[in-house]
Amino acid sequence: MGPTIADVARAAGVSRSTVSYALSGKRTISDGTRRRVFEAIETLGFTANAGARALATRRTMVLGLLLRFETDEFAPAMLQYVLGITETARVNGYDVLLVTDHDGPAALRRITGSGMVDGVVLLDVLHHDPRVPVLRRAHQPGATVGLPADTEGLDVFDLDFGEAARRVVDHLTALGHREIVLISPPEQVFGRGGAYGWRFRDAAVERAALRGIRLHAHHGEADPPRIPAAVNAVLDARPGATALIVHNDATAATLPSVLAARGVSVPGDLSVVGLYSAGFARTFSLPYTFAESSPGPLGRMAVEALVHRIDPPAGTAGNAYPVTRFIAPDLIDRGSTRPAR
Amino acid sequence: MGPTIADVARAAGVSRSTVSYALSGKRTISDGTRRRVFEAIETLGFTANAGARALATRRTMVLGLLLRFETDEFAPAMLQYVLGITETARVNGYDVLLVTDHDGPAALRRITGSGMVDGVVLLDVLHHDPRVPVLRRAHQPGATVGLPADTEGLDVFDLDFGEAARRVVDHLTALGHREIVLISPPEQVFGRGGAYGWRFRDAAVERAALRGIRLHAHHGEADPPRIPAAVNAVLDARPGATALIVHNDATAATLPSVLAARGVSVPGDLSVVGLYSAGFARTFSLPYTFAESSPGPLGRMAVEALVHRIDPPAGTAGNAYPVTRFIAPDLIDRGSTRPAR
DNA sequence: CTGAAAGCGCTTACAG
DNA sequence: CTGAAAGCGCTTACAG
Repeated sequence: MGPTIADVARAAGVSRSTVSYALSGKRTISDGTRRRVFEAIETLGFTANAGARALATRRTMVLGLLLRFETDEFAPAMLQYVLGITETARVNGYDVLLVTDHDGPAALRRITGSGMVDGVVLLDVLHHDPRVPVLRRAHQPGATVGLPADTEGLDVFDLDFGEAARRVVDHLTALGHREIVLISPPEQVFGRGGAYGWRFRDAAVERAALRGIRLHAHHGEADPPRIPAAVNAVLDARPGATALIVHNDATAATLPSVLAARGVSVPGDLSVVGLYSAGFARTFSLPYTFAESSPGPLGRMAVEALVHRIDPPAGTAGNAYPVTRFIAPDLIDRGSTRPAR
Repeated sequence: MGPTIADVARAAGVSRSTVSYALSGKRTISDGTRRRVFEAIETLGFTANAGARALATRRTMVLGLLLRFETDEFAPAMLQYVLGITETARVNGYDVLLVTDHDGPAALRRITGSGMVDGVVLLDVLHHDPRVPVLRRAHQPGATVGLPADTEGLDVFDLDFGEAARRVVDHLTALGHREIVLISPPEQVFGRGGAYGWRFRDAAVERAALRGIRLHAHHGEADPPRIPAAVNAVLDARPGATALIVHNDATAATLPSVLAARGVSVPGDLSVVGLYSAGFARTFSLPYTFAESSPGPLGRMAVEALVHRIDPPAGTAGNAYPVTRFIAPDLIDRGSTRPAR
């Protein structure tokens, strides 16, 4: 299609290898030669063919990004991760192949087996995620955002959901709240193996027990139209609760209007704490105090780990042990909690 | 890394070309040979190397998808397009390279010049979009979602924003409304060349004039925290208005809570019509009658046009003229409008 | 400082 | 029905 390295070499009056080395800088070139090469590149509009380069170098400079769009998950929350990942990839010279196939394991086999990518980021990882064993057997390194049961061979990054729960419960306990409602992710998410759901819930329950307070955990609804009724049912069932923790994106998104319709003022009648990202809060104009879920930093860390595995920096052991790293969530105070009456 | 076609050939006791033809089905293979080949493929876990195949066939089976994430645009609305595009791409055998670079023209030059992609979809196209001339000069076909000033050489798909405006205005006029407020995209979007903004607004203004009714067009705010005050200011300034048209994703997203806080009931005090997608309405629990912006179909059409350009179906002229196609929006009645008092 | 040539792993005319 | 070989466009030891 376009000009090849041979065209450039001819135009510059040098060999193809000289053009290649001028491009890569892997050996010294005289100033005059370099100038002629780059002039030829410029006038011809040459860009090296990616397939040929990949074949020769065994590097595609592409990262795979695997997403799942379950209908009971809340898509806008995923966007924050995607942006952090594509941006970090570019900064490191990588493009991103976006894969949203319903059959994740097959898609993963396809892009790794064919060598389309130099590494893979798995998003929204389940406790027993069928993509994980496939990724482990692949010839490319893999990083996940989300904690699988077996982290063998993967670099794993996730929010410390247990710590998030403890901080949120402690924050409310310190304010004197003795009865708290928690709205967790939908039951289907737990059933499927969305471990972040029970990691947060179980830690919250345990902490509440330790503090001697009552914590009622309920699943939220997945389908937006059903959320208002579900929230109302939960609050009706727990009339003594003075605080609400929302670990459920879809519920958080619609909570302001549900509470307004119910005539509940925050924090006057109810203290509210969420768990989501600042970007999410901005998108949905959520006015609540929240534990920051840090999608940007998590995506960034996953990509950087991948990049280091693909190309270990000089002086680093290329075969360093896999890493599992948790981010401790910040609690961002927006004033939606106050001392219990 | 993994096994090559030579390994398969050796294991099956045939030549490499036979393996290749067994894979592509481009010539007849005896049953026995075919079986041995596929057994070898299976036991070795062979997948053809994408770079080598691309080099030989000049086809990568990858489509580029170019997004812009301006801070004054509302990211969740973009997701609907992305999903329609990746899904349609997969159905047609293509993967998607997601490109979110701030420097769109450079990114486009990079992925087309290097032959990483067989075609490109441009999203969120501006009136004078700097990516368009780059795409026109590329060796790969391009399709856009969104209408540029110059469509030369591109397949273009967009909502018929003029028709959308006319339908919405006529709907309200028929109900007896004589004074209407329109909230358009932010001023920055107009300034940058977001033609969908003025295409809708100008058609609405024209139609209102034709019908002899008053229509006040205002720009919405881009920054979510500023939206409530902006909406209140507009409604304060137009006390006689009985209907509101919202062509602004960020404003639509937060409108229910703003109107609730203002004590305005819909449609009792105010008739409201939006312009967005059903998926967007679901995500934000928007209860309003709306003109469907059809991101799924538009993304699908763009990909299908691209696929046909890349591989013209047998019996089709491969050099068919470029297409510019508008989708007429459906008006989905959610009961948020009623006869003017 | 530079060039000639092998090799990366496929596909596809060409031959039989 | 099948094989030997050229070619796709790069990179990189090997030589000088």
